[in-house]
Amino acid sequence: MDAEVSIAVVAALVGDPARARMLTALMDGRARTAKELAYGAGVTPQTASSHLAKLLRASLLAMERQGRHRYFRLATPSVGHAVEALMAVSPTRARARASEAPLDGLRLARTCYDHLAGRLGVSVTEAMVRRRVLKPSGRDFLLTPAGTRFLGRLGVDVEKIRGERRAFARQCLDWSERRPHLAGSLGAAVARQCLDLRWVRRVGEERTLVLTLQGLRGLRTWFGINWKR
Amino acid sequence: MDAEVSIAVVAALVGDPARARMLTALMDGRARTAKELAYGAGVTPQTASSHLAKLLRASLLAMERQGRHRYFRLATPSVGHAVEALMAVSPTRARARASEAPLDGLRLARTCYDHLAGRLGVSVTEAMVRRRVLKPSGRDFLLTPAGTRFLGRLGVDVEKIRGERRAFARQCLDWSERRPHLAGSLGAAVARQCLDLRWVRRVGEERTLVLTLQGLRGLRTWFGINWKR
DNA sequence: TCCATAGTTCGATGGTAGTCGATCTATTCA
DNA sequence: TGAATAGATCGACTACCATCGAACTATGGA
Repeated sequence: MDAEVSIAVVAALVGDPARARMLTALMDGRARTAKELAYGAGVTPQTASSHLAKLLRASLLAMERQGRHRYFRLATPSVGHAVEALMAVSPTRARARASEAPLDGLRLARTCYDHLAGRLGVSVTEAMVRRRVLKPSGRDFLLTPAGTRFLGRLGVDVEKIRGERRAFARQCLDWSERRPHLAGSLGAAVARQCLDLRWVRRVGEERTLVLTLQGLRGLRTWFGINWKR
Repeated sequence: MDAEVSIAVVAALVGDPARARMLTALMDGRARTAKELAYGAGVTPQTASSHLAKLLRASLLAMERQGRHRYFRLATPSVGHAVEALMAVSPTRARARASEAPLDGLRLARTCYDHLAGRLGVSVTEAMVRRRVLKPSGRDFLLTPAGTRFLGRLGVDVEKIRGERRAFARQCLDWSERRPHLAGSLGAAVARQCLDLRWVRRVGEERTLVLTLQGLRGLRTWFGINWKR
């Protein structure tokens, strides 16, 4: 098969409405289960299963098993770029939505669900690993005793959020950074604290975050991060 | 129709092998006739006509009538970007070809058929218009008397190339720049002279050109162009 | 005026792929 | 161990669409 046709194969995959909806649903970098994607795309789980298998086989999506769930996410950043480039040549509404949330803003700092993602999320997570606050462990993070004290000084009540029913400190893979960031109830608490401390501020209705001046200082003194741009 | 589905419409258009071949054939920015595209794509003219009509209706292509010919080209740079982004997620060979001829190189300076295109072609053309060497006129350029003398000093024998059978000084629209550059026998002669004067050099087998040091000086003294990068 | 050529339109045909119901497997939880 | 849920597989149905032959329109040249 020659090069021209191989782009047609990929385009044809994106060219089905149900698959296009699944791909755009995954554009925020979060992983989702097959059922979520099925209902989001407006098709039955059987149909979705067939679509997801095709997207997997073409390496547009990546999949991770977790119990009886299967989590799907965009396989590489270039998949996201391709979807965006298609949005740019689509009529009116797709273009409008794409320009509302410019990629660079999204990529630098955004929330993913309720925790920090994008470059900021990854930076903070990696700083916590470097400073022995977190330790990667399987698909989770372990919070060290020193880490518990550290977060306590920052104003995060670790004992309280341990009591919550949801996963405590999950690794969440980032579409744009290809590196994991902190999710779960701990991730949400850290994000909440960053907002409360006025380190970051939400812009618009979107998931985009901007770093404040206090945030710049806070990241340096607490995490040793010298944020640029 | 919502945004997700509208990207599917575009992707489905690119998702047909014949149409994908037509689009990639147009990636160099040149306009081509329906027949050229038909045979290039390996389908009959009837089939190609149907494909081209669809691509036109979706504004992926633009068309210009010229006598009994119809010239098709990519409608906007973003169409080219979308095709490239799809190449980037396509298996092996498409990716290899895309990286062989990086977009930036192509965009800065390249030949289109036999004349200068890309940013260089547009810059030189616009400089000639600014200096009253050329005057836009319909789909052609007119060469002024002063322009004839100017090109003569540069070493282009205008009278001789006026004798050639092909169009003399055509405006050729550039995909990447969205602005016209000089084509036709005069455009070819100017490009030949730039190569003879060692202002530009071909790199590889591709249409990419690099500007030499002499070229940098030549552009400044002859055309008042301060080329950057 | 006539012929050659570029391109489109129409209609028939055939293949492909999305869809869902029914059924099956795997995992979790009580 | 059994019930519930996530998901995959299979098969049948349907609808769409790429393709090409034939016929048509339009432009250019002799």
